[in-house]
Amino acid sequence: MPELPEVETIRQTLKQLVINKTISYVEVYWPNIIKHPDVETFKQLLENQAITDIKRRGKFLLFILNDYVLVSHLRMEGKYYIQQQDDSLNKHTHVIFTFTNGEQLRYNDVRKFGTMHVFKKGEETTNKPLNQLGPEPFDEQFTFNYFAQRLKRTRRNIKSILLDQTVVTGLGNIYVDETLFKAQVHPAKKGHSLTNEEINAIQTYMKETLNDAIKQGGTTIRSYVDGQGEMGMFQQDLYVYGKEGEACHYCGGEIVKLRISGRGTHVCRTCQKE
DNA sequence: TTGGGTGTTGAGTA
DNA sequence: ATACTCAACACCCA
Repeated sequence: MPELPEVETIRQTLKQLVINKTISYVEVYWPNIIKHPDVETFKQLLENQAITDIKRRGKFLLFILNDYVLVSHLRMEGKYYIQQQDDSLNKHTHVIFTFTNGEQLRYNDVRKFGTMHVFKKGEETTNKPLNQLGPEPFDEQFTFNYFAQRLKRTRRNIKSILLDQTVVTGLGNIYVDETLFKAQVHPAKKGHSLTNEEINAIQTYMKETLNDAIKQGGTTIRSYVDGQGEMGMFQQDLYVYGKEGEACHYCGGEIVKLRISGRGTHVCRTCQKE
């Protein structure tokens, strides 16, 4: 489900609902979600910890606690809800954080792909999974020179490069297709074949697209909702993702769906020359 | 009814 | 390095 704009929206909305609340205990119904440390330690470390902030790194949510950081990845369909202790349980709720005031932060995940790690504060940045991530799209470190260097030394196609979180972190299938369409670059083009103009366009439209999507509260394709259960509105602004068979906004040609690097990929063949 | 596809990412293999 | 397949899992739809 969630790429950078959706995770950022969840961060902003959920933060209001959990800030300064203290966890009294944690229940885990699907242990595979807990990747570090072991489940019992995980539960124990979080007891009596207050949530002081929620941050984001790429597609990860970081719940900042007094002494620890909970690193949470939603993968395809992870969602957080605030509910009351006596609210009925959903069958896809796998982790419950009960606060001292009786409210609960519930983690729902139909496909159970999501992950959670807990680290001592400060150690999260030097361990997997966060230590593998490349720069944020809006980082100063994400310069033209850095990006061009990463692209020009590889024969991989630009679609898979943009999905590679070690190059730049936060893009998934939707925003890669949207970015490449606006930049008018075909997703099958090899990194080393891109011109400076194309690289600059990709970088510029990547940031513009992500920014616009954050302003709209993210994209709701299937089931995405923010921390307060509200849908995002960016799907109204999609140009190619899920638009196969429709007319291209620029040239009127037909949007087609291809398979590139194993992923469904949407392009206008006229605007994005291979 | 069934098989392929879905917004993610890691491991294993060649 | 990279490309490819599979795996985790549940649901939807043609």
